[in-house]
Amino acid sequence: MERDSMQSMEAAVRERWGDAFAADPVPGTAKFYLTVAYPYPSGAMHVGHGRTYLVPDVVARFWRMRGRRVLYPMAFHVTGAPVIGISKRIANHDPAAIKLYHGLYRVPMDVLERFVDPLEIVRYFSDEYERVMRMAGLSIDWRRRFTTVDPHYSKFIEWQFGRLYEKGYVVRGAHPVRYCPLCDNPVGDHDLLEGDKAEVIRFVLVMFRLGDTLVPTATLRPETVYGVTNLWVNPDVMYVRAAVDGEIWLVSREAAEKLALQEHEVRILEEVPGSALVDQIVTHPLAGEVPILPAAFVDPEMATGVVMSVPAHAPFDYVALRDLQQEGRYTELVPRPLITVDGWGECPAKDAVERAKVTNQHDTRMDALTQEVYSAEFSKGRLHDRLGGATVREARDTVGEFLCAEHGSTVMYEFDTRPVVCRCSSRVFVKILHDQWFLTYSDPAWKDQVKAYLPDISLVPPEVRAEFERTVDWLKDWAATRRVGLGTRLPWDPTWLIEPLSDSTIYMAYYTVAHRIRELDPALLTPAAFDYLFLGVESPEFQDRELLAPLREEFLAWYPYDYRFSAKDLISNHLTFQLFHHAAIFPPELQPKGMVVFGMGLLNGAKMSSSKGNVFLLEDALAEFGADTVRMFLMGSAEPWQDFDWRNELVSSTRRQIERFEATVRDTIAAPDTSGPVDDWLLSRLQRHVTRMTASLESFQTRQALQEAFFGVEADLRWYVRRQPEGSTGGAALRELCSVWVRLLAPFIPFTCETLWQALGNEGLVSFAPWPEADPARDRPALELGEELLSRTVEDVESILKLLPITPSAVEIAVAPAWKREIFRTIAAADDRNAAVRLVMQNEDMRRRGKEAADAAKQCTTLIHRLPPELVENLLQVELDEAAVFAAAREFLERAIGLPVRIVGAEESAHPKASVALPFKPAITIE
RNA sequence: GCGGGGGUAGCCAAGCCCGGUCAACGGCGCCGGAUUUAGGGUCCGGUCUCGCAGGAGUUCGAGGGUUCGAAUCCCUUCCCCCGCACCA
Repeated sequence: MERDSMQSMEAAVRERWGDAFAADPVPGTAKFYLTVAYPYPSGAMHVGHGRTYLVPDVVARFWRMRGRRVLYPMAFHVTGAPVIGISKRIANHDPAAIKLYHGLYRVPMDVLERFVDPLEIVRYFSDEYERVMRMAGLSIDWRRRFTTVDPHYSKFIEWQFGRLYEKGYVVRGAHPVRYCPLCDNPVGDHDLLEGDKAEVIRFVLVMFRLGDTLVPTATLRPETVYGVTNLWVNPDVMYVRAAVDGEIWLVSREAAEKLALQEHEVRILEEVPGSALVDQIVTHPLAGEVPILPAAFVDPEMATGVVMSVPAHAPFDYVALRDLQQEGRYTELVPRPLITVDGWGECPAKDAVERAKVTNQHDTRMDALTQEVYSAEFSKGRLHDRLGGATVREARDTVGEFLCAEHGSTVMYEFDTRPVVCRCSSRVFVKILHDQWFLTYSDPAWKDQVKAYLPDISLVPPEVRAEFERTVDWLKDWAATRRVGLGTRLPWDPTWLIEPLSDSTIYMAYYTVAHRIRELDPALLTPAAFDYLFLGVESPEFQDRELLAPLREEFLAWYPYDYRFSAKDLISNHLTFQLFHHAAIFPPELQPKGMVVFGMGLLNGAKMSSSKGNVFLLEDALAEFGADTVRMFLMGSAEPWQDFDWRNELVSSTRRQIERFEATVRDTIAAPDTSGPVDDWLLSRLQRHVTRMTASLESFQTRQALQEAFFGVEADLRWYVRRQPEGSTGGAALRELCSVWVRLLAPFIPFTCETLWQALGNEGLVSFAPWPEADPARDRPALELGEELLSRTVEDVESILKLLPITPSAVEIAVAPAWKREIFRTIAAADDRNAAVRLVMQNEDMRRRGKEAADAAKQCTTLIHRLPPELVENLLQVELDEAAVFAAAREFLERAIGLPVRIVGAEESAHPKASVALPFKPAITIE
C-alpha cells in the first residue's frame, strides 16, 4: 500500500473509532483495569516508548473483545527537576540542547523559544505524546488525561502524604546531597558537566591527637585503626588549623570548606604547611603513638587531606613506607597486621605489591592492587583473635560505630570520583541537608505488610518475584522531598516539594475519577473529601457526600487495578514503592492484583538512548511503515518482558506479511460457496489456534499469540490451498476462517482488521466484536491425523526422490497390516514403553509370528518415541484407516509428487521394501 | 561487592520448570527453482557433516556426573547483560 493511502486508511479508522474507548463502568459487566507508567514528557517518543504503551493496548483490546469493560487511561508525569534543567539550557542557547530539541525532536524554533518556561516543555510534549499515541491506535480513554501538577492532582498528593504522615511513615532526617555552592542548590544528574557517575561515599574520621589539636584521618575501613603505623600528609600542601564545633582540627584547606557544608561550624585559624607536620607524633587510644610521614600521593581534595597508614593491609601505604625506607628513613616502622585472609600471607598488601613487582608508589597498577586486597579482605577476611575475631564485613561497621561513640569519630561524605562539576562550571560538593523528609521504607512493620500482600499479586513473568521480594527487604528510607523542581508542596512543610518517585505511587486510583474530579473546585478537595472518596471514611464535618458519591462509586467500580505495566529497571524503586503506598493507604481488598514487567529496547542491536541520538522516533516509524506494521513488529519480535531489537529490514518484512494477510482475506470475499475435502480439517485446526492464541494473550505472551494466530493459520492455509482439487482455491470454509482470523488479529493490527471487518460485511467495530471461541464440536481428530499422515508421506517421498539418482516412473505406498497396528497400540498404551516388546510377545498370535513381530515391536517403540506425544495420543483414540486416507487423496498425491501412485496393503506388495511399513509410516517404494 | 537474569546452529529466537516429540518451532539473511521469466513481489525447495531409500554422525558456553536416553536434572567452571536509590 502506498504511504498516502495507508495514512488515509488509518485516518478513516481513527475517525470511526472516535471516542469509543472512553470507558464507563457498566453494572453487572466485569471490568479490566490496566495502567502503564505514565510518561515524563520531556522529549519525543521513540519506538521503545511505543512498545511500552502498545503492550497494554493489545491486552486492552483483547479483553474488550472478550466482553470486559476495559479502562486504559493515560496521564503525564511532569514532576521533578529535569525539565527545569532543559529550560535553563534552552534559555542559555546551549547548542547541544538546541540540537536535540530542534534537530532530533523537530520542535519548531518559535515553540522552542517558549521552552524557557519549563511548563511549556511538558505542555508541548504532552500534546505530542497524545497525538502520536493516537496515531499508533492506542485505545486510551483520553477524558482522564491529567498532569501531576494540576491543582486537583496536587490536592490528591497532599492528601496521600497527609495520610502517610499520620501513620508515621514520613519522618525527618539529615541527608547528604550533591550541592553547587555557586547555584546555592542541590544538583541532579542532568545538571552536571562532569562526574555524573560519582557516588557519595561515607568516610569515618579517625581522630588522632596532636597536642591540643585533633587530626582527623578519613577512612573507609575503620577496623584497620588497630594497624596504623603512621599518618600521611602531603608536604607540598597547605593545611589549616580550624575551630570546628569548638575543637581545633587540622585538615587541608579544601577539607575545611567541605566540612562547613556538612553540619560543622568551621572557622579557620591559621595555615600550616604540610612540611611542618612531618615527623610530629600523634596519638590515638586504639593505635598508640605514631609519627606523621610525608607522602606525595595524599590528595588534599580527598576528604580531610590526612590519611592514616596501615601498611599491612593497604598497598599504597606499604609502598609509600617502603619507598621512604629504601632511602634509609623510618626504618624502625614495621607493618602491623590485624586481618587474616585465606590464600594470603600475614601482610596482604605486601604480598600484592611484591607479586606485582611494583617498584614505587607512582606505579599505575596501585589502584587495581588496592581494589584486589580490599575485596579479598572484605569478603573473606577476619580480625585477629586478640581483636575479637569478627569478619571484616562486621568489624567495619562495629568498629566505626565504636569509634564514633567512644573516640570522637564522626562521619564525612565525599565523592568516590572527582571532580564533580556543575553546569555553571563551579565545583560540586557534598552537603548535608537538614530537615529532609524521608519515607520510612526501612520500617519492618511496613515491609511485613507489603510482604503479606505480595504472594497474592500476579507477576509477569514469574521470575521477577524474587527480585520484588528482595527489593522489599533491601529498601531503605527514601528522601522524598526536594528543594527544586516541579511538584506538589509538602502540606505541613511547604518549603519542600514532593519528589517524582513519591508522587507517582497511587495515582492509578486517581485515574478512576480524573475526568469527574476536574469538574470540581479544587478548594472542595480537602483531605476529608479524599478520605471519603477513596476510603469511604466520613468525618462528622464532611459536607460533600452527595457531590462525591458518584466518584466514589466509579472508584470502587474500577479498583483495584488488574495489571500495572512498567519497565524492568523500575522494580527496585517505582513498582515496589507503589506496593508500599497501597499497603499503607488502601484496605486489603483494594491492593494491586498484578504487574507486568517490560524488557528494554535496542535499535539495531545497540541500546536506545536519546542523549546519544541512537533512537528511532515512533512518529517516523508510524509514518514510514504504518501503525499496524509497527504494532505487529513490536508485539511479535519478543515477549513483553524480553528485550526487543528494532531492525528496519525486519520491520519491512512484517509489513509484507500484513499485506499478504489482507490480500488473502479480500480474496475470500469473492470466493464461491463451494465446499471441499479439507474444509472441516481447516476449521478443526482453527479451533486449536483460537484456544492457544487466547491462552497466550491471557498470559500476556504477545509474541506467542502472534505466532499462533498469524503464522499458524498461514501455514494451515498453505496446506489447504495445496489440497484443493485442480482449479479450485477454496470456498465457504475460507470465509468462515477469515471472520475468525480478522478478529484474532484485531488487537495487534486494528487498523487493517477494522477495515477488513467492514469489507467482510460486518456491522460495527471489530474492536468491540466478540472474541472467537473454540467450538469443540468442530474438532475432527481423524481428519487431522489423515492430513498429518499425507503431509508426512509426501515429505518422505520427496526426500527419497531427492536422494535417488534414478529417473522414477511410479510410487508405491504400502500400508502397514492390522497386526502391526495392534503392536503399535499395545506399545503406545503401555506405561513402560521400554518393556513393551515383552508385553507384545505375551500375545499368542504375535509369538507365532516370531522374529517378525519382535522386530516390528522394536521399530514401533522407536517410532512412538519420535512422534509428538499428542499425536500418539490421538492415534490411540482414533481408528485411522490409512488405506482409505491415501485412496481418497490419490489425485492430490499424484499431483504433489508428479508420478503415478499406487496404494497397496504391505502384505500384498511384491516389493521387499513393503515389509518395513509401520502404522503412520507406510513403506514407500520408488520404481 | 550485593541482588536478578542469561549463554541454543550466519543473525534474532523457541525449547528447558514436567528428561525421549530435538538436528532442534518461527523469523531474518543466504542459495536454488517456479511465475504473464525485473536482480522487486509472491510461491516452492535448500541452508551442521556425510549418505544412490525416508537414514547415520557430531552439535545446544566449557568440563564432569546421574540415566537405557539430557539442550532439558545435579556438580564445577568461564563469559555476558541489568538494578544498587534520591534520578525519571
